[in-house]
Amino acid sequence: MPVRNKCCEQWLHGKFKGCGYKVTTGRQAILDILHKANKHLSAEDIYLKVHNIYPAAGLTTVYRTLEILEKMGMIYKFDFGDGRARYELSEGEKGENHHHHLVCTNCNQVVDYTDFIDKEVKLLKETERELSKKYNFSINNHLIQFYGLCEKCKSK
Amino acid sequence: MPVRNKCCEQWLHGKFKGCGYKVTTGRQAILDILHKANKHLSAEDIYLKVHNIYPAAGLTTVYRTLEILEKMGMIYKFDFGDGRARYELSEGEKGENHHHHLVCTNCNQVVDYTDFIDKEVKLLKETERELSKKYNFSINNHLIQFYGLCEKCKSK
DNA sequence: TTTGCAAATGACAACCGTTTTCATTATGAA
DNA sequence: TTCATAATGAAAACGGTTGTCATTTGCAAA
Repeated sequence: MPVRNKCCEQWLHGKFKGCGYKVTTGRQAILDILHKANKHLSAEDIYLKVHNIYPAAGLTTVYRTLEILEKMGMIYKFDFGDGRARYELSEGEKGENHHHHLVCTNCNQVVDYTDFIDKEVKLLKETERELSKKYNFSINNHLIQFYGLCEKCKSK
Repeated sequence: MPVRNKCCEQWLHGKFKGCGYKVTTGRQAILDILHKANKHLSAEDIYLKVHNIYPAAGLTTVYRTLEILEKMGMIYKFDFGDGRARYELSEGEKGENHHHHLVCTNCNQVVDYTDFIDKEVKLLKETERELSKKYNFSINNHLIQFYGLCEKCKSK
């Protein structure tokens, strides 16, 4: 029964209730995994890990939970080109942990980088403002990825 | 028998031969479609259009051709989040036609924008240089997409 | 032009990540 | 504790994409 601490659980209940969802053992376990993970996990990655600490959980529930977490804005879903979606916790209130991706097109390794983010984000905000005016979009997210070959794959 | 002009065909033969591929009617038809298309086509979109001008072509061939065109760097493959890949011709030698995407997360409409590209690309080049040094990647592409709600979906 | 052979093709099946279905179980408000 | 309702697991269905294999085609060499 993987529950971290009361404070967090309270907060979770509030957040979930606000969106019309219930807090269940499975959902807590999945959030737990995502908090601990330092990589970009696929649904199956998560399923296998959840299964360790809470064997009753099924793959379907993992998919369903990821879907509502994304809808709630608590996680982001990425496509790195290997045919399965990857998930990671979204950054906190103040945008801490915000990063972009560097993807190896050969081995699919993904590097999170935060370097140069400030300059990038500044320009992005500006672009965002101009684009939303010109095209009448309300923009609420962006995706930046660089593609190339990592050190290993380069030397082959 | 969809062949545009001799010059182009010559050039194609050279390009394909250089990569060890043959120029076939189906491949020419698919390139034709991509040239004429002003939208981001899915494999099935292309299949249906090719089927009109060259009914012998099958969906498998479309996928195989798209695969080699991507490998040759002649087209880019995108994921806009609707469960199927989208394809478009890559920009020319001098980067003309380079653009980024504005994606509606509700109706999946995609707007290509070239506004502000210059400033963006300048910063990107710089970032690219620094990232490749720091992480030992050889970077050869980037993806920038903004997500939000288009005019129609916003007002609902 | 003809020939020969490797590459390309189409029909169809297989694949595999994801979603749906449905009967059962768990949550949380009363 | 009770109860309506949301959440769940197992299994089947789904759908975009890839693999298989017998046949056809492109094209270089004769």
